[in-house]
Amino acid sequence: MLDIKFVRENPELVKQNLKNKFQEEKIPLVDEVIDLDAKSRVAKQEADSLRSNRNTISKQIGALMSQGKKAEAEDLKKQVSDNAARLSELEKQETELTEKITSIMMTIPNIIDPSVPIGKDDSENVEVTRYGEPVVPDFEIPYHTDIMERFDGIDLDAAGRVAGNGFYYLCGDIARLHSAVISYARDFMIDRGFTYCIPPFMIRSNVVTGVMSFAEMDAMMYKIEGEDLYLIGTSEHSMIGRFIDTIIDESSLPKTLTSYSPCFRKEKGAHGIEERGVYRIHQFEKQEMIVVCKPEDSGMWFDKLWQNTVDLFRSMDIPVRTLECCSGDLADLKVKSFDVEAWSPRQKKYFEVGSCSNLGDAQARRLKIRVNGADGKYYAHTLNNTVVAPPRMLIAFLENNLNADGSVNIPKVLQPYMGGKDKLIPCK
RNA sequence: GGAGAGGUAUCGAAGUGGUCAUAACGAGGCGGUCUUGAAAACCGUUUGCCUUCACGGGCACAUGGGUUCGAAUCCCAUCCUCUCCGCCA
Repeated sequence: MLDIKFVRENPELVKQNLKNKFQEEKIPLVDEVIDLDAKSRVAKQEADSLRSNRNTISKQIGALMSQGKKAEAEDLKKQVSDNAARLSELEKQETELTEKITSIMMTIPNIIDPSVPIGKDDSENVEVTRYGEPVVPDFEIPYHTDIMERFDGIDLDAAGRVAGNGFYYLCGDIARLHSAVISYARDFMIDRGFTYCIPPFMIRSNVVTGVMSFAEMDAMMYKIEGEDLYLIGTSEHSMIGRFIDTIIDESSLPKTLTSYSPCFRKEKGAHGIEERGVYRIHQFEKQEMIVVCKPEDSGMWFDKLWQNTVDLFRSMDIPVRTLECCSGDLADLKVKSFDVEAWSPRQKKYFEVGSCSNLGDAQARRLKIRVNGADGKYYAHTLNNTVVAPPRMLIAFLENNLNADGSVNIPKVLQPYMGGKDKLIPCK
């Protein structure tokens, strides 16, 4: 969400940003919201002066009453009543205008970083850098669920009966591997100076609307029936929400946190053939990292964050690449975003395993996360990035560490979390 | 889930319809006096948001409504905290 003052002063820039994001249909909203804002300020000024008048007279009434001058007091009461109708009309206008302005402002996207490539949709995202050699072995790599089944590691049939499509049972070594990856990722981030945190897995609606746009909310969030609670889609939601309505002392920045949570997503929309198995699911677990920092530092933190994910995957011998989201694929709140993609030797292409985003001050403005600095108060910048989301990462892990004999190598860094094993042997 | 108490600034806390709500009183923070330095003492200062070129004005006492000329104060609803009981990993 932008500052209305910024929109007022830079309408052409806001419109150009909409063009860059291929949201031309929202361009008229810019002039509309500026007009509503002007009307709102006029109404506010008149209402304020009426309120000022009322306050003054009410004080006089108080003084007269205490002196016992009832008749004079009654006269003054009439004066206030005369203005009451106009004031209540203005107050109604103020409320309506404010609501309209807010609802429009919530749909106007954040200004993207100048470095973001212009493109219509995800097909125009831009590869940035590859890390590691994308190897294609000389034996066939099975579909990930088939690999898991050789270890008796997955039961999708039962999950379907119990919870429906989009859920899974992970079992045995595969489940252990899942937990090992989470534990390793947690320690990996702690070693890099991040503070580990386990947040609430449900959040209130005001936090939901603070951390994401309405479009995302509708497509992602599960609501608890009869309560003002939503299951989190990622721990970013409750981790950023943690700072709602706070004024942070500048000296305590940056906040660098890593959090664990299960994540729940409706995943409205198309499910392709490559999204079977544990690729796109309603429930998964994720280790996340978030940063709250000064505006001038967010660019630097952005680069540090995605680098962490690259390093983590490389430490498990999985080739990855970074992919920059183009303007049209960038969510409305985001200033800049990189996906980290892992190599799939089966598909012979990279696929998304993490997403790193700089939100600028958009979440901070919605949630009122401010910083008390030497030169006054300002909104913080917020960033988030996936450390690792094991169900999906297991696809990359199994495909890249599979041997011709069906066994799976455990990289050195994971062995302490797997009971010292250096290899998993299939039972089928 | 039941019963009770409570929610006022950085913290503690007073105020129970107007005339001490920017908010008493105490503590903390900041600046100063004193001191070789520190402590103590003393003096001053210390909420946020909106609006205005400015002067100024408005709003906020958990949140949202209501009553009133006027609400921290009275009424209704909701949220949260604490204590006790119940239930529970």
